[in-house]
Amino acid sequence: MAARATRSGEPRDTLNRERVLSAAIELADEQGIDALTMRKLAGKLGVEGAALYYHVASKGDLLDGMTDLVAAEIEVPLESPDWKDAMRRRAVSAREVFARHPWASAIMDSREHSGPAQLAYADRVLGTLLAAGFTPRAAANAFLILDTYISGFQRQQSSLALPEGVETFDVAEELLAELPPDAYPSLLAIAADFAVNPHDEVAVFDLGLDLILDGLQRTLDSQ
Amino acid sequence: MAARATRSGEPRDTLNRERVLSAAIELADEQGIDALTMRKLAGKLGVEGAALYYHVASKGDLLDGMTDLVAAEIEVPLESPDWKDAMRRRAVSAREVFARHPWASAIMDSREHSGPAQLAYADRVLGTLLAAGFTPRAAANAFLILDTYISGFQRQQSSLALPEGVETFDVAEELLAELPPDAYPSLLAIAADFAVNPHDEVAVFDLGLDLILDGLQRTLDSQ
DNA sequence: ACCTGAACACCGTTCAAGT
DNA sequence: ACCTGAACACCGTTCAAGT
Repeated sequence: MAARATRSGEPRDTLNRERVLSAAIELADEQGIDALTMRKLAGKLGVEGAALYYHVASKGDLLDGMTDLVAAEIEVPLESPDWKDAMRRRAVSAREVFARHPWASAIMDSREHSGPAQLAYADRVLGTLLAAGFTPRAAANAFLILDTYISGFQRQQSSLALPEGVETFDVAEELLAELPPDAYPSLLAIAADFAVNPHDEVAVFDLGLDLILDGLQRTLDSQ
Repeated sequence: MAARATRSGEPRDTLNRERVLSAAIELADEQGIDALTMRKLAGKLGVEGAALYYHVASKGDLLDGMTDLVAAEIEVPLESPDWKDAMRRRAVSAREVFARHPWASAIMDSREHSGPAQLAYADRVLGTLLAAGFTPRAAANAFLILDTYISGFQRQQSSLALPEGVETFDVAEELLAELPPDAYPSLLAIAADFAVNPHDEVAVFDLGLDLILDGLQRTLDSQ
């Protein structure tokens, strides 16, 4: 039966797990994962801190729920004969999702419990690889390589993210100013190159992605 | 001049940054990173919590110092004409170091400030790649792919680590018991395979590593 | 069933005070 | 110069009590 609805537009009635998780994701997106405390989250929901424990077992449970909701946003390819295209599409989707939720990849890596969406995601990716002819072991390894690249790329992106384009150079310059000059010549050379031709992060991502996919193709052919 | 030494073997005299960092690494290695609090660390050093702030600016500074010490343990290859061998050797060294300090890869990823050892490490890796003929951009991307694979592999390893061999299967079975059977057929197939032939983690690591190195070789050739 | 109020043990950090 | 003692603001979590 329908819960009593208030006259106002917002459904001010009662809390539930879903609303708690959504609010937590919003808070982490807007203010960063460190700003996500049980008390602040409760405040955002117009409730006292202890009330959250009625809908969530612990902060760990909250984090697990959040990451599983984020995982559900990733477009998982249907099993398709063209495994490369399927992997590329899901990698691109994952990159976009992680760009919307910059805290998510680090939290996913730190937590060990996977929710249903994460399991379904892994299952479909692995299914595509198995169907393409990868052995179980090769499929698992391919999944690991692709996934670590995707989330590693995201973390690198968000750690360099201050203004828009040239941060790498700025950071390097800052460090070099404090230290013996030409202590890190190669680092400086790379930074200089990035400063001159500001890099398109999406293009760089695709470059590495294709490298990995081609590598996987070769191990599949020689299997 | 030499500080007054006590008669006992242990240098019980005065604290310094190095001793604080070493003790912190030991504590994290033995009891996990969550057990590393300023008060517990102080207790281990026979001192009050507030005393640590004389040798370390903050807990963040402590973490930065710890990761830089760990980075210093990674064997960086001298610039060599055989870039593949150099990369393989440093990857293997990094895997061994991260196996000794399971908390380190996650902390390195979460912190943005790099210490001198981390900068030197990056500089030498990038120098090797540049010397081998990689463009600055290609070298940076190669570094990213290799590094995310190494630390991602480590994190996957330590999150599955309970007893010794068959944990993946156990975890999967546990989850499948709570859920509709055959909801995750591919996941189950992989878990079954891992259970039947318990995998040699080092061999699996090398497999992915060679895949990546071969992929890098190809981008270098077609450059 | 759902939430409040108050408490507990524990954080990181600061600061006056000691030696 | 180095450390202690005590405090501050803030955590996650529990639990009796309210409605």
